Amino acid sequence: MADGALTPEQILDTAEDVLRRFGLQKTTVVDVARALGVSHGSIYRHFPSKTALREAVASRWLARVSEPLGEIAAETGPALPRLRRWLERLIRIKRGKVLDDPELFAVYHALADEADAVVQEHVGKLVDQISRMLSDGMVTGEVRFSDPRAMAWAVLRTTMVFHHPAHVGHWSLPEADVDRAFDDIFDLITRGLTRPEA
Amino acid sequence: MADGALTPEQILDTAEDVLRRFGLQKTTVVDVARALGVSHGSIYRHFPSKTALREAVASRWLARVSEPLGEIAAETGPALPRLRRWLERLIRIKRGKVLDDPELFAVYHALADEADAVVQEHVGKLVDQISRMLSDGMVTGEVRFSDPRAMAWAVLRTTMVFHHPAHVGHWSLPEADVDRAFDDIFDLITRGLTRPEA
DNA sequence: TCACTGACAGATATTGAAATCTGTCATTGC
DNA sequence: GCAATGACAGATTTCAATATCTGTCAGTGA
Repeated sequence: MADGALTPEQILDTAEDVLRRFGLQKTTVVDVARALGVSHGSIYRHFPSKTALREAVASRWLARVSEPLGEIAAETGPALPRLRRWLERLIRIKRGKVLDDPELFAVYHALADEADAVVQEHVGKLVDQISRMLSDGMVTGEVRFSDPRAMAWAVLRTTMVFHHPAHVGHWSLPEADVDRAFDDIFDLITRGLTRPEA
Repeated sequence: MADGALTPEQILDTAEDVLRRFGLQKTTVVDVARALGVSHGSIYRHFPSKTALREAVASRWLARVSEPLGEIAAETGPALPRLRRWLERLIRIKRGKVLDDPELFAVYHALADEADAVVQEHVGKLVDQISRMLSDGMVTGEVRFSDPRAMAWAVLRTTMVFHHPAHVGHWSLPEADVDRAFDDIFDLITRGLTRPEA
């Protein structure tokens, strides 16, 4: 191969390239090795199986979603506007990926479908982030309820249609329609979050 | 064939049987005709294409969901408890179908996936029903907002995870967990619906 | 020493010829 | 007259032979 030692990062970069060009169905370990100019045996030195390699690709892709969101969650200041920006960012990232390259998005979606544990972990991080913002809001009295983690799940689930890949068909409606639907739902849950529990 | 003239209803009944036994992939128009004891040409006398036949099967299946719900929506009395019973019934119907016969459910889910227009119409009916309950609630002052139809969409979307087939994996969690998640979300949106708009 | 190679066995995917299916329509027979 | 038939053309699916892939490991050379 070209330069020094083969690294997992190099393999992941190349695997993404090959997936982009060939699609999920057609991409083989041999293809990735060929693109790297090494034998396919070398790849098994860094990843125990093709499945593990795919999971690593999925995991890195999901990290690119959760990391910028983590920055918003960690900000200070009013919790609800922060939550709104967080959700809008999440939706914008997903929507951007889909509109930019629908086929590549389909590849990552299929990849995520196979790698349940990886997705669970990702969703766990998102719930943590929402939970943090809601807890901040409880401290300042912006929001009122007993269990921030349960409410974090509720926020993620009520907005599912805007960020879960199963509803990707919904995201290519005219942007104004999607924005209005999101406004309605965000207002609804905001009113719910700020009203005292029964 | 056995009795008098061949009717669309007979064809649909038989098509369901054959789908149940062979699955969506393996079911052909010839199979359905064979099960009815007629030539496949006869089926084309009642349905213009295999796609149209599939859509009719899907449509009838969805009607079995929306009809019992329509009865609840048409009741009188407090709107929010009615909405809650309506949603619980929707969830129970879907959950029941999945747990009862997961493979058959998968067949119908795949059918619905192909028949977009049929699903759109079905969802339209559900939104109408929710909208009716919310409008009733506006009259009595139970709920407060400007646009019942927009709120009906919001109610359906926020509860998506409990009734959209894409999230079927979520429904086979322990019933208590699903119920708690639903309670959280229903309480959240109820508080939102009953609080005056900003 | 140790990252890398390449040949191998068993599993999976591809391919193209043959079988079956979809949709049409002239014909049948009640 | 009219619901039903069955043969047909073109499209799609199946099947079995062939090729490729996954994962392993003893061997190579830096």
